Order: sequence, then structure tokens, then C-alpha cells
Amino acid sequence: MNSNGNLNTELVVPEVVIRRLPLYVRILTQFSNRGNEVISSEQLGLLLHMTPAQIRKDLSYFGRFGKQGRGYDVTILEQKLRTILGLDRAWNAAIIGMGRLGRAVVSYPGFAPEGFNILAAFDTNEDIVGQNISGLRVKSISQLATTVKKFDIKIGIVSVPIQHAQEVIDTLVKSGIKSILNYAPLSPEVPASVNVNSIDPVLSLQSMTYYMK
Amino acid sequence: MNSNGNLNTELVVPEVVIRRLPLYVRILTQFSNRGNEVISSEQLGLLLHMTPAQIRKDLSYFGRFGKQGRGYDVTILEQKLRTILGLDRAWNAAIIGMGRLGRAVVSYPGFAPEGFNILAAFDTNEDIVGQNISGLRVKSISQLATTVKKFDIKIGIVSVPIQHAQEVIDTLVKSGIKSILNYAPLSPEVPASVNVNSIDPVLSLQSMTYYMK
DNA sequence: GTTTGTGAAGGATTTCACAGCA
DNA sequence: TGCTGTGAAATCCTTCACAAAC
Repeated sequence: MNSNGNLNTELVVPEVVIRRLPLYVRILTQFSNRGNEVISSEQLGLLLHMTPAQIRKDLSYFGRFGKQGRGYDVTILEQKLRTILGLDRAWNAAIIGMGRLGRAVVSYPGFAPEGFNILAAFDTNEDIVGQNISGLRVKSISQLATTVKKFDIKIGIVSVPIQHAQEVIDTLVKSGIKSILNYAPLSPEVPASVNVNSIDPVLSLQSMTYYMK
Repeated sequence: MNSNGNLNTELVVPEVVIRRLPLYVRILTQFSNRGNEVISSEQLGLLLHMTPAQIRKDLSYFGRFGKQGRGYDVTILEQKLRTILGLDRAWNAAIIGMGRLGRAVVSYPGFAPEGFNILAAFDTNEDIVGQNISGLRVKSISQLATTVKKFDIKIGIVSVPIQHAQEVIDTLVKSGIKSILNYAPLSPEVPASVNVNSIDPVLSLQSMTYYMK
């Protein structure tokens, strides 16, 4: 993109592009597991249902990873993208809310293989605090800040009922957390420096019904 | 928008707009439950962290619901949007995959109050078929097509492991389902007439890490 | 005075189309 | 020949700004 060096640090990459990179990583991993060494933007596009041009443009924000006439080396591209996304290391997370939803989230086997480790669980309910759930001893939320520091926790997962969600998110923010995965159905109030991503299946259903007639 | 009548049927509403409508509905419901009768686009914007202009523009795709100098009647706007989205009726769903994830989904108490009723559960595993889970007798997937017809099921929820997801989605499509809520981590192959929405917390985490340094 | 509804402007994102390289 | 990388064009989406309505 810029040609004074090989770093693109002055360019802000659009957030839509960042949200697509994990899709590329996923397909590249699958593709290399099937023994393929090279992939073209066209093949990637077919697998992801997007245009080859978009994939090439997205990748061009970060460098020139392909070879003309050939395509991309699957392993190298995967590794580059993992580094760009910060997926070349593990990330520690804490979950707040150990009701039905929280229990389902901690027992979901999809996080750990991707390097996301839920190291601590919290709840306000005194009946739940102290219980052992999926190998985690549930702590009182009053211990959140010290636990975050002690275990180098960078991600907060919110699985409390909506009435408590904003309060819990405020507590996470105060404890220094900058990234929140939110399962409660609200648009939380957070400082601009904090990133919230919400998982909201009801919203998905409610927009799908528009097209169902 | 067009001024020959009051119908905007020839205009295609952008999908981004449709995806925001459920947010408006949610806030309007909360706002009316607190006893408010009128809301302005500015108030809505503050609650949803978006600009008032965007909200007014979004609503203008469907009609003129506000009163200048006053704002929007909360109850009327909520009702109009529910009708537009098809939320003025209930929708029947079936879930396929009754492992840990499927059990969590059927026991999630957030669907039914919004009019999404999971009426049937399926699995391929013979140990699970026949079990009673959250009041649903798990059926064999071979009964999917007849059950879809019998119970007027319009939505398929996919909570099987990734290896079986595409096959299950093919089966749903063959049975006539046009709307799929997918919890498996893949970009499924479906005809253009079928709508798939994926819930993928790992993708969310993997893009958040880009900003965590 | 207040707030909507909306053309027009501005900004962001996607796609095109092709030079350049393997 | 085949495919990338990328300016330019096209498209899509958001914001502005103000006339009109209450």
C-alpha cells in the first residue's frame, strides 16, 4: 500500500475487513488440513461466498502475500493472518454469570482449541458462589478486579440476566477489561476504548422474519 | 419516499436497515414499559448509540410514523415495526442437534417470549432419539420433512457439530425451510432463496483480539 | 420552539479491470 | 498463461442541513 517501507501502520484498516480475517483463517486451516499447499482468491471466494476481488483487497491492507500466476501459500498466509489478528498467542477470559447460559458457555468446547481460555467464573448469587462448574470454582464478583490482574485476564464474557448486565459491564470496565463478549440482550454503555461484541440470536431471528412471507 | 401513494413496495430496503429494526423494537418495548408515550429520534439514538438521522432515515423506508415537533408515539411505532418485521405473529422452529449446545439452546428462555417456539427436536444419535429434553421428545432426523409440514415449522436451528452441519442444512433446505439459525462454525452452502444467520462467538473473539495490544 | 422526513453531500466499501509479475 | 495487487469507478450507506409540520 505505502511503498516507503513494508509497514502499513499509518493506515486504519476498516473494521469490516478485520471482521472477515477470522473467516479466512478458518478456511485456510481447513484447507491445509486437507493437504493443500496453495489457494487462489477465487477458491477462497467460492468457499466463503465472496468475490475474489474483495479477498485480495482485504489482504492488501496488510501486505503482499500472494504470488502472481499461483495464488497464496496456505500455511504462510494462515500464519500471517494469525499474527495480524493476535491469534499466535493464547488469551485469558473470565465469565460473569453462571446460570444456565453461563454454564453452557463454559462447557462449550470451541473456545479452548482456538486459544481462548476461561480461567475464572463469577456470580453474585451466594448459592452459586463456591460451586465447582466445569472445573472452575465460582467466585464472588467482589473478587473480579484482583482476579483479572492475578491471571492476566483480557476478555470478559457476560452471561448475566439483562437487569444486571450494565452493572456487570461497568465492573469489568473498572477492572481494566477492554474486550467484552456480551450475551445479554442490550446495547451496553462503555467508553470508546472498550470493545463490546454481542451474541444475540433473538435479533437474528427477528430480522430473518422480515424475509419470511 | 415515493409519493404516488403510501406504499413503498417497489423499493428494496437495505439489509443493514432490516437488521437494525429489531433493536428499535426492543428499545421501544422497554421505553413503553417504563410508561413513556413519546420518543424522539434523538432519545432513541442515545439509547442505541446511533445518530438520530440514521434512525429517521431507516424509518422513512417504511412510512412517516413521527410528528414534527413531538417525536414518535412509542406504542404505535413499536406496533408498526413489529408488523413490518413479521413479529405480530408467532413462528415455529425445529432444532437439529441435541448435544450440549442444542440442550442449552432449547432451555434458553429468551425465544418463547419473543414468539419463537421450538416445537420439535432432532438428532441422528440413536442414544438421544426418544429422550425427553425440556419437554421435547427427540425425533430421528428422518422425520424432519413430515414434522416440518405437520407443525408448520418455518425456522431451522442447527446445533450439530461442524462435520454434520452442511448435511443437516441440506436436509432442512430439502424439507422446505427458508430460514436457518446456524450455531455451527461454517459458511454453509444454500440456495439464494434460503436465509442463514450464524451465531459464532469464536469469530467475535478472533476479531476483537486485533484491537487488544 | 421542537422534531420529523428527505434530497443532497459526503464517506465507506465493493467491484472492476488491467498492468505487472511468476 | 494465470493470478495477484491496486488505482479508479461504481455502489452502498451515513450524515448533513433545512423546509415543512405540529
